[in-house]
Amino acid sequence: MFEYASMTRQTPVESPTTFSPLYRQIKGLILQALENGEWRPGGAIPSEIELAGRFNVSQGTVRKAIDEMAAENLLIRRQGKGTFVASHNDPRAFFRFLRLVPIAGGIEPAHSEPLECWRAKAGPEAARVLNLKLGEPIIIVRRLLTFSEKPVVVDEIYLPGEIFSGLSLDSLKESQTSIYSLFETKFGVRMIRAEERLRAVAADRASAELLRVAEGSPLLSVERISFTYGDRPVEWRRGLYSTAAHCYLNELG
Amino acid sequence: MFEYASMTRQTPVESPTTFSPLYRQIKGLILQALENGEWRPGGAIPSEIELAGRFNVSQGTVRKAIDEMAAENLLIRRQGKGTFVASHNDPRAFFRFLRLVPIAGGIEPAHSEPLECWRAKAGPEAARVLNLKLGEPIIIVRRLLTFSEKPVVVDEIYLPGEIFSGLSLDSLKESQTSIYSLFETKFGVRMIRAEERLRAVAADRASAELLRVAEGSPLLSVERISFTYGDRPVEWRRGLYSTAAHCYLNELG
DNA sequence: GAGTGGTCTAGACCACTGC
DNA sequence: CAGTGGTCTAGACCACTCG
Repeated sequence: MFEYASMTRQTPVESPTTFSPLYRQIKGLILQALENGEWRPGGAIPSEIELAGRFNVSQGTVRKAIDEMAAENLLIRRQGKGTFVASHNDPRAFFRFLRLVPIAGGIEPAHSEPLECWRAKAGPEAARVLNLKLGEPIIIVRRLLTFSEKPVVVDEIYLPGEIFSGLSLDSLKESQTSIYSLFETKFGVRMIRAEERLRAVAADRASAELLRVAEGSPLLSVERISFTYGDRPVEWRRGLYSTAAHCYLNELG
Repeated sequence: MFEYASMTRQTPVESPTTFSPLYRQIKGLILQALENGEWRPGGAIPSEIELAGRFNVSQGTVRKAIDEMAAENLLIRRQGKGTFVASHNDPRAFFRFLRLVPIAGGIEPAHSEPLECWRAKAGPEAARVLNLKLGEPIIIVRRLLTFSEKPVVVDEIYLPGEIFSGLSLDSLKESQTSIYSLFETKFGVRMIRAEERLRAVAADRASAELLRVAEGSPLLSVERISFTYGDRPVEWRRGLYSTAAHCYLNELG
């Protein structure tokens, strides 16, 4: 930018420490371009030198901004090729949110089977979590996940009806890719991060049947809230995991 | 270093891509100094300029090495003060490994009560996990964790007897700090990272009594393997979490 | 070979801490 | 005030990809 000081110097009395370095401001501008869909997921963004010219800063400053965004899985750097908008269509992103692994043995063929998809109105809990008004339209999807043909997870996914209005059971069944790929490609919604809350619960009758376990047997309940750009919640999901042959793996850094 | 090329250029035929940048080599040297206990946990390491002189590189290269180690929670930077060896005595590290949060309400007073501590010989599973030989001495600790006086977690912790030979129930009871602080201070073992495997199980009789839940009710089983420098496993732990009023919170980046 | 990201350096200056 | 980490710049060169 033209004047470093003018962007960083603060009124000395009111705000004691609101200092924001230049590279973070650049990061904000890139983020904004990303949110505005200026570059499509999976596509390349301009080179560091181009961006440096566009923002009137040095390449090093752009680099630091991109570094942070790459660390947050918003961008992907590929040496010699360029920097790309992260996408759930990228095979490397497929398992970013699914922490389930077999207790013994290696990789298993996973399959997701959509069971139901229906419209409803947001109740108090869904409205709170998804930041909607009470009674606003939502869409609910019910799925069964299998590994090696064995049922392991039953899912219910709550989505804001406004954003995902065209979603149907057929479109889910036709989709060959992951559900987040579908959301990204068909609805322009990219999940950035999520929080999961885990508890142990007893299997209800319907879930027990689907998962082929005894009613009342312990299941892992996983509630997930997913966020898109700007920390907007756009998905609320509850899964019941049968942990007889699988477990939820978490790395603590 | 004196010659960049000499450290990075590889034999052109045998190893096609074993390129290691200078800052990573510096990182290795700093890591080695850490492992050797050259600087004590919580203490300051030399300034960037000093390290740059010591390793004959520019400050920027040292900075990049430290940046990575700070991102891995090995070092902590404090502007104006210096860079410090991360320590479990630091209050900010207390909740780094415990992901349990109350479902409703805010912070609660946590308390850890050691119940038992005894010696044993490593069985096949403990030996495998802790990388010991069969029959080598191990120490087992049993604890009860309470929040607001309510029991929430029962723990069993398996430790290599060699390393933790002086550990006793009394020393655990006397310790006012977290157990990882104790390990670090009394035994010189710093936990760097851990992996946890979660499953849902039915409460056995003993655990049910301690947690004051019905026998057979669902509990969250959390198995943790903790690693110290060099990815050496030094702790194996199994906890049973009562998730009636608490849940395991996980952020998916 | 041209273009991209990746590394390394040197130097200037800013923000924060503590004496 | 001196010393620390934090930011920004400019320039050189390396590693990788692709046409």
